[in-house]
Amino acid sequence: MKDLERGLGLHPGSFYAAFGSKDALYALSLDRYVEDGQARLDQLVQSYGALGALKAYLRTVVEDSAMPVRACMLSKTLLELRGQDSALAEKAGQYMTQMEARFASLFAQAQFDGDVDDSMSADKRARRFQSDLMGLRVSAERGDVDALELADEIAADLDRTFAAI
Amino acid sequence: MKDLERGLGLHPGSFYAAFGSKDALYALSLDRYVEDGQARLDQLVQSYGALGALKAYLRTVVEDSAMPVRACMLSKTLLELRGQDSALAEKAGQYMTQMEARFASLFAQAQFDGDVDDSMSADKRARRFQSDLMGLRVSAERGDVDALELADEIAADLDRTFAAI
DNA sequence: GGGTTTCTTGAGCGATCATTCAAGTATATA
DNA sequence: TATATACTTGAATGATCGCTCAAGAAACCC
Repeated sequence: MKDLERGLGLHPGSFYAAFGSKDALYALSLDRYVEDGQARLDQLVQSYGALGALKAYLRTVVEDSAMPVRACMLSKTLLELRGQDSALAEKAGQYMTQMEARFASLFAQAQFDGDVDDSMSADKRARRFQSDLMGLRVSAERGDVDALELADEIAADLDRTFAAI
Repeated sequence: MKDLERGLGLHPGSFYAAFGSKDALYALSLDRYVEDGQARLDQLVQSYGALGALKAYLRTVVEDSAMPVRACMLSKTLLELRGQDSALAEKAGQYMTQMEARFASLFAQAQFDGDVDDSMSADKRARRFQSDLMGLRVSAERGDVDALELADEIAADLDRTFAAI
């Protein structure tokens, strides 16, 4: 709270007048976080198409220097608050499901584009992609791991899945 | 603390006499956590060999019902305490590096066994394996993901990497 | 300029945090 | 049994948590 008040230039009273509670601001941040991610992904789709965007997205997640923290805010929220029947944890979980659905539709498009084969459903690919993404983001928090290289390896696998069959 | 005291049957004074501090007990738990994981892995190596153990380990991580939490204690510690110059965060990071080294030696053995090719170094495979493992463990915390199936898919990729080249 | 409404301020609230320690109880030694 | 040693107890500590609200300042309207 001290940090937030200093960062926002808001004294306690103004903070609560503006946001209502600490959790309410956190919920807004969660919204913003997801919006930003979606927007970044949308832009990549414009530039590189479905599969290209998914591959590029892995890199942006790691190299975006504007983000002070590389780990996923959704998973951090989920891991922290899970099992205390927290509304924030539930919201984070819903957003993760939503992101996964977005990935799935991109994989479906990639299949349509002929960039990915039909040996695995788009839903399964999306689930795996998100899992890999979470792993990547955790790894990016470690000091002794080259996360960019890891991102490229995961991206390469998206192509290889096609070539292997 | 309340929960710990109740769980251990120790009043504050006894708790501090026994452990010194909350962080000290946490450090001990971190030690135990890693020991258990190593022991489980060692046993799997006895039964299934190097590559077989790595594949089976993915499953144990998800299905071990004795563990109340599926997410990795090391990564949770790292994500929570990183950037506050916490001794616990550093310890968690060191343990992750240690685990990765263990995985690397198993991949090297798998290469020797002919279960895995030389197209990628054992170190790189280990790094990727740990990243996937972290992702798996986060995914296992979600309610709407079949983590066992995900574990099997990751395990299948360990074989496929070989077949693809 | 007087009066009303809105915004800002920060001292302070109760709750809870990790932790301490003097007093009490049990155990071991002589 | 008397005495010394070790363990247990829980009330109390200061710090910090998220949060409130009465009082003051600014902005607005007529």
